[in-house]
Amino acid sequence: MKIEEVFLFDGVEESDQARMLACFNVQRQKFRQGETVCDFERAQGKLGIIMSGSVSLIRVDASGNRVVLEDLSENDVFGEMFAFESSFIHGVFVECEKECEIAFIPHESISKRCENACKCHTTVVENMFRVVTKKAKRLSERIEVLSNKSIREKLMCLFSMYSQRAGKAVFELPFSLSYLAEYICADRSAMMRELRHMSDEGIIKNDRRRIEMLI
Amino acid sequence: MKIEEVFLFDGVEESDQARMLACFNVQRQKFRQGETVCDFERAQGKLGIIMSGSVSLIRVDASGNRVVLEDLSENDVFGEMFAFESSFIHGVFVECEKECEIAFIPHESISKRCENACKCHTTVVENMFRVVTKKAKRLSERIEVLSNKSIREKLMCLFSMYSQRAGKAVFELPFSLSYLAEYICADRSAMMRELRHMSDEGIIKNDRRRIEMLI
DNA sequence: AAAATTCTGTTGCATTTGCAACAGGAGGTG
DNA sequence: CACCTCCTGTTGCAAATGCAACAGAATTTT
Repeated sequence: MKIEEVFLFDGVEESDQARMLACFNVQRQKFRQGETVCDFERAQGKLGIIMSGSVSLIRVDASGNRVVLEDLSENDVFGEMFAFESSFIHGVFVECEKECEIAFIPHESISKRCENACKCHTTVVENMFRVVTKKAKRLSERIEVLSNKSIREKLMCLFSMYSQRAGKAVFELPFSLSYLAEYICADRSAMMRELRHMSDEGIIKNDRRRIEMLI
Repeated sequence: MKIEEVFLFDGVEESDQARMLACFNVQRQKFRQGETVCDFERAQGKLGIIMSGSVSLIRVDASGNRVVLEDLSENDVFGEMFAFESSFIHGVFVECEKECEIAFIPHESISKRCENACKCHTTVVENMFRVVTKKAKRLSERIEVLSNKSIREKLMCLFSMYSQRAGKAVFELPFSLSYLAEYICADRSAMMRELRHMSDEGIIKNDRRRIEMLI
């Protein structure tokens, strides 16, 4: 696989690749569905970039429930750099969702200035900046949804977002209702009940993943 | 005020400052407590960097409740770049918390490559990268807390984080209990009740902001 | 086609949570 | 001191939520 297929290395001349590999010490690895890509309790300051496929950042809470903290796909990043102090993380790990290839990079490679002062370093940092900005945006959105107290408010917040993006009142959820419940951190059956009530009250219409906002 | 006092311009030679100002089109403005720093419904693709003081990113929900989405202080950033599509944002704005000075920068200044190819652009992007990474980290932490369903679990998640950071079982919350309730997006009285129950059950000891974890 | 798995939908019940309202304490200010 | 404001703490009650358990539909796998 050529290195420039990775968004992170977008704009880096092919002739610089060898040096890049040395500079950044990139390691690539493939995973199959269900495999653990990275266990935060062990990961030694590495940063992972998803080159293909998708992964989930999972937390297993005290009661043994799995909670999806983040859903990551192509060009997304994960790593301690963007999470708790490594000493704290407990029960958080990255799991392969769809067969994927991950590029691991020691985070000093990016955070430190390059001793060789290679110009490609600049390009990579610019790309990383975009990637992290996108991540921050996604996280902000989710916090805005979660900051609502009731299930109904969470749903309305998320739905108006989707509706806005679709440019119309009707839209299709990009994932299952089960996953929706996970995303808003609510019990699935409680959410289903609330969806029904909202339908009964004429606030929305819904048939499975197809949602229509009526107000 | 000298431009290099802003972290964002850390490492930029003084001689380059004039060019920087032209390149980035930075505008500085001061605000007093309670003033609206930025209304997202109007802000035209600007990015704000907090040079001093602190601000809150507030959302006013349908019921008129104020919710703090983010608490930002020196060197933190805000802006549409890190939030919803500007067309969606409704009832979200930035309010001055402690007398502050904000640097506004059109976001193209950073996301686009500099036509003048000034080397300081590189430095600024590197700095921005660090700032955004810190932001992503903070957001991730909060999502991890909010991803718990019950108030008790949210508190335990947050408390073990603080305890871990303090390196001991006893620690002092960095903010008021009222604010704590806001942070975990729970009703204050419900949270107080839960704190009491946790004390009764011998899980924690607490006296106002002083918390001790007993398990 | 049959089997297995995941998704969608429902219900009863106990528990948790939010809401409204009140009250004392701490700290600041004139 | 008197006044004000914010913080902490409490309670009753209604409503929302989680939990457990079940069942049919849809989808995927064998």
